[in-house]
Amino acid sequence: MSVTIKDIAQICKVSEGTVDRALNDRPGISKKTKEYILKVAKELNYTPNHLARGLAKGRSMTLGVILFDVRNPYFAKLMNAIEVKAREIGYVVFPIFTHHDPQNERKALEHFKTRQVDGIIMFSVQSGHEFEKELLDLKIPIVTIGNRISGGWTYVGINERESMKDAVKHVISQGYEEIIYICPPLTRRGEVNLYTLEERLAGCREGLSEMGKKEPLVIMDSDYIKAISQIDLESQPKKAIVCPADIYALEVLNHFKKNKIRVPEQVGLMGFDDIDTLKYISPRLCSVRYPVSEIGITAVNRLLEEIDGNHNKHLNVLLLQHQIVTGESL
Amino acid sequence: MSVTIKDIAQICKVSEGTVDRALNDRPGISKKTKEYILKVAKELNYTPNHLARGLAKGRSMTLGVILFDVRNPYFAKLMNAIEVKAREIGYVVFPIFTHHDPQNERKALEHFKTRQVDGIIMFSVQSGHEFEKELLDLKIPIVTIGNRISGGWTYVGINERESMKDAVKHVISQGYEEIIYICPPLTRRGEVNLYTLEERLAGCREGLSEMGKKEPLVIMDSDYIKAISQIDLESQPKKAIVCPADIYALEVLNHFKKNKIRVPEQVGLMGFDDIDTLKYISPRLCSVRYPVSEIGITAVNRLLEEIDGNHNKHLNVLLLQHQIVTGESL
DNA sequence: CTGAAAGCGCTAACAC
DNA sequence: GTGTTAGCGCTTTCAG
Repeated sequence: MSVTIKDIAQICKVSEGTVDRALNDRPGISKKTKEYILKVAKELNYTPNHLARGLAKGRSMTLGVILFDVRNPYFAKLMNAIEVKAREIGYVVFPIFTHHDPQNERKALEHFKTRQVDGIIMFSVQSGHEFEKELLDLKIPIVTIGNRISGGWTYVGINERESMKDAVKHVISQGYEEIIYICPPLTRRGEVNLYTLEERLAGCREGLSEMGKKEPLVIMDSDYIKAISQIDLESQPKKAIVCPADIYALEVLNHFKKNKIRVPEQVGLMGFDDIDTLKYISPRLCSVRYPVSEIGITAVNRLLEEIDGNHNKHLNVLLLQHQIVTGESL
Repeated sequence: MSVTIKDIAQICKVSEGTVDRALNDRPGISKKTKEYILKVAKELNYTPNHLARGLAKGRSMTLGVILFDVRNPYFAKLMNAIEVKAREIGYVVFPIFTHHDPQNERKALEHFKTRQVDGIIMFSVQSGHEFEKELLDLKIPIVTIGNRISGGWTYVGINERESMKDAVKHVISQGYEEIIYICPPLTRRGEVNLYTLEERLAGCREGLSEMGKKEPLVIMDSDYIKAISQIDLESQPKKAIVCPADIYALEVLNHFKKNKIRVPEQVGLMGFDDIDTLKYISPRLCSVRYPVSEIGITAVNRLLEEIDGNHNKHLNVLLLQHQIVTGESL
């Protein structure tokens, strides 16, 4: 077995309490005995047992993280920022990837409960009253990112609606008159949490309305490529395709390339997220950039404040700035 | 506080031991009391405390995972596979991203030790005797992936040397006579674990030698783009650039696009890893594909066998198949 | 089949 | 300053 506090206590002929005081430099111990204990501890290659400590203190120094899928570069960036920041302040993270499955999310929360995590950062799949009750029952501080749940939980992100509104206005300012909006997940309305996507769609509508343009054509088919190919994109007035995520825009772009449809000459294209991959792709996609890593870091910082109970309860929506990235696709 | 076994015991008027028997369906309990206890437990919304259980059983049901950086799509895929597989069998993972920093790796191992992880999957930054001694001192089963350490630890991956040899032979078979090999991390020789990259380079050399071609020109500058731009790529004989990672090849491709150097007409290009991103990029990069997710899954499975002590000690190198992906860049 | 009690390694409150 | 002791919640062994 590993060497424990008790072992050290025996060797140093002091009590476990004294060893504890030395190891965690708590007051009430003479410099001499402290140094001696530390020396012996080092010699024995002592390492504390975090399970025992967590049990005794009621704090596991662990954060749960719920995300959709790290293979999505956006989530990878978030995951990286969260892990690095958390570790910087002595925490370690348990990530669980739900892959958009509510069942996975439920199990993840249960895992976190039994594992005694001190807090949770969650990009949630679910929403609704029942879900909120579940979350409350956990009695664990939760910070939400991306998909908002309700005013009951802190939300860190961007102003989704405004950012898409700005994006659409930018598209219009480039001379486009009609917008085709692609968002397949919307077919799961009522089934999963679509806060982010609904907000973006609303922003698109608002932007168009404010610019005096007609409603967007919204495509929610999972096979949106097929849906697009049935539209006469070159008919007047000038059309642009707007996607609330770069990954859809890239699929569309691939389709266009394959069919020799030139962007932006024949049709405009706008993405969202400004994922790092874009730098390798031409034409450079217009997109919306926002500080993903900062969202992760902010979420961790806020979660810690909530764990320690010293947070501002009235300020629980933390929004960061977005920015339109002009490219060659409009 | 949360409801505990003790609470249930009091309410059911039985001992804690009996409750434990019911909850973990251990033998030696009557059907009746068991059902009663389970009913009460459900009513009270009891959730076990994993810290306490881990402490008592000496098993945390947790795996440590050490990777370079999830923002690299290759690691993201690996991370995803590991997390999903681990959870499937009741484990949860602690990932730590080293960003190629030995210091981070050292701290990660310490974290894992104090956190009592049952096993570790590691893509290591370090190597050497001293490091091996450190690993042995941990007394925790470790499975290595990517960068091999030594015969002392299980290695899951591909035959790095053969795969690059095959890649190079493919390049030559396409009519190229000279190879420019790009591998910036090699400048850190002696400082970090470069097993994978050294093997690939050796494979490149072997392949060329077997095909009767001359040695490759190896570029290790961190600013390899500048180095390339100083080479006359179009001089005879026909040249191809080979990269042991797609991410370098993409940077090179970007440079070529910017400078109107056509691939493959003016120069050939070959990558490695076949990252998902490639599907969006033209020309389609030739690359080497291997089952990344399977590597993760295999590593988890093997690690579990090692934890349970029922593994084949004589078979500790697990190699999966690679495959050349032909594209438009040669 | 059930209960009692010791122990996992560490913390914290209270004596001395 | 230092020692003692009672937990934290769960498992496990030994009686009965």
